[in-house]
Amino acid sequence: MALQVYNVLHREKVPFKPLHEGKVNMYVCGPTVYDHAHIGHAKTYVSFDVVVRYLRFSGYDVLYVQNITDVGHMLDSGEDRILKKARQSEAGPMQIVETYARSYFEDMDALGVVRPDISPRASGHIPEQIKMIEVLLERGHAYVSDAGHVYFDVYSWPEYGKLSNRRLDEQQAGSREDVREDKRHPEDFALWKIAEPEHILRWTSPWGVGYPGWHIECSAMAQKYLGETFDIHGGGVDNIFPHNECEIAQSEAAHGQDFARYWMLAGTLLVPDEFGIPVKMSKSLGNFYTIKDALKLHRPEVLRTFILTSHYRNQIVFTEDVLESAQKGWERIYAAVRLTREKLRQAPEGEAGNAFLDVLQKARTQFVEAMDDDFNAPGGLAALHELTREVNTLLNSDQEVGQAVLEAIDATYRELGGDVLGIVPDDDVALSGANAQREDGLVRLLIDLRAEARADKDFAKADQIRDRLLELGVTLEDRPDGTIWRAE
RNA sequence: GGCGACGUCGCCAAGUGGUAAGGCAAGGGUCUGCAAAACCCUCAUCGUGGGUUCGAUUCCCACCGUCGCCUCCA
Repeated sequence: MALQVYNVLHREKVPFKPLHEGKVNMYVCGPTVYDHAHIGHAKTYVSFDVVVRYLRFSGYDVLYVQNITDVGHMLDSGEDRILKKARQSEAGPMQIVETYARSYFEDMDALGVVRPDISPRASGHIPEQIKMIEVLLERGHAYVSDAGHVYFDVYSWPEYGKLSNRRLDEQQAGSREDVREDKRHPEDFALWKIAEPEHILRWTSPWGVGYPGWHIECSAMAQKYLGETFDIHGGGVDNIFPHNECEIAQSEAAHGQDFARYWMLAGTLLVPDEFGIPVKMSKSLGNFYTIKDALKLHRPEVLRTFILTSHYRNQIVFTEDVLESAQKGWERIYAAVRLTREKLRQAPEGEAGNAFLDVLQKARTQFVEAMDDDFNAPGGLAALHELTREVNTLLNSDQEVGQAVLEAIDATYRELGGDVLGIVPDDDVALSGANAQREDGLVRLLIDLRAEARADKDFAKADQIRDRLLELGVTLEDRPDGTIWRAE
């Protein structure tokens, strides 16, 4: 069965057929950079990272675009949050935005998230946004209000609401009093706002000095880099309305053709509140846990494993317990990988044990079937776990295992676990670098000394070596063919 | 109130119209000088009540519960 994708636009799983054979143009809504990214962001971007990785693994040529929102938007209070932050730190707004944009890339790099091919910034695409607003005005889908702001007229676009299933006549207008009552309809959304005097982030436009509305940047940048119609649009479900809905309306109204063909939205990451009730992790609620903090305690592969144990469309609740069980599960897979590589150091040449290649093929098939089913990463992970059981059985048996098979096992882990899921490191991090090599040599020296003690039945000394190494975070494992070590 | 998602073993979590993957935890074994690791065995009838069906956890309806969106948010 070929790749199936759940398309939020029609609420159904459908075969994936890109616009151009073999190529996939994809856009994912990026972060607003006014603070450090948290693990909620990690969930979304790791999820789409795996989507991109799997598409590439499947042979597609993917062009991946993800924006950086750095123009600032309005808070309830009417106070721009980037400006607020700038005032707190007495730094210029662009400096703030730069700081957090760098921080974001740093975090994503650390998580092993492959960088988008293009990371366009909203602030660098003001002309494109202005152009698009002009088109919308020309086509009668937008208007300039008495106060000089430009709004999209949602009633001019009958399909408004098709993604989020909202009908304008059913909206509870006025449930929240809008101060800016210069709109024709309360549901109309801003394309361009005239800046108040204290608003520092501002650009000149045909309608006066101001700044773009929140939604227009994605429409303008997606169009610029991916075309008027492209394949996949991703993001977090929490932005389905109004953001994604507005993107579709303004893009399709401006271009007269379909915007994104497949909409993929990732579920929200929740975190228990003080009463244990799960609530969304968000900057505004202040209940967030930054990626930087998480990485102080956990390896990036473990964070990714945690995220991938649940399907991307589902919500997940973040707790240390669940993270820990993800860690244990990941360790099991990684231990088998390390054992394979350890054996590879001195494997007999030849084809011994080649019957195992069937097992690898089976695992690969199981993995692909899961991932083809709307990127079912939990299923893919299960395939790796089942493979791991077989690998452990083989590698712990008396059976001779030749280099060819070991290399095939390693290659399978590298491809499925490494290239696609990003949870299997290329090389043991602990063994790279000059100091690490020396450490490896020192531990192996101690292992040799302990082996001599064991041969002499001097178990007191042997255990002393093992215990003291354990205190240093080094665990020894005695195997029939020798002792191996690992660091915490 | 409207829109959406979800409720599967102690915890996390896939999935299917014909009696349910995987991980963590737990219990029992094997291996080991002892450990560690690994392997083997054990461990669920799928929120509640109806309906459709030869048969439903899987389809439909109702109800209960949880979360997300309707305002800046990944």
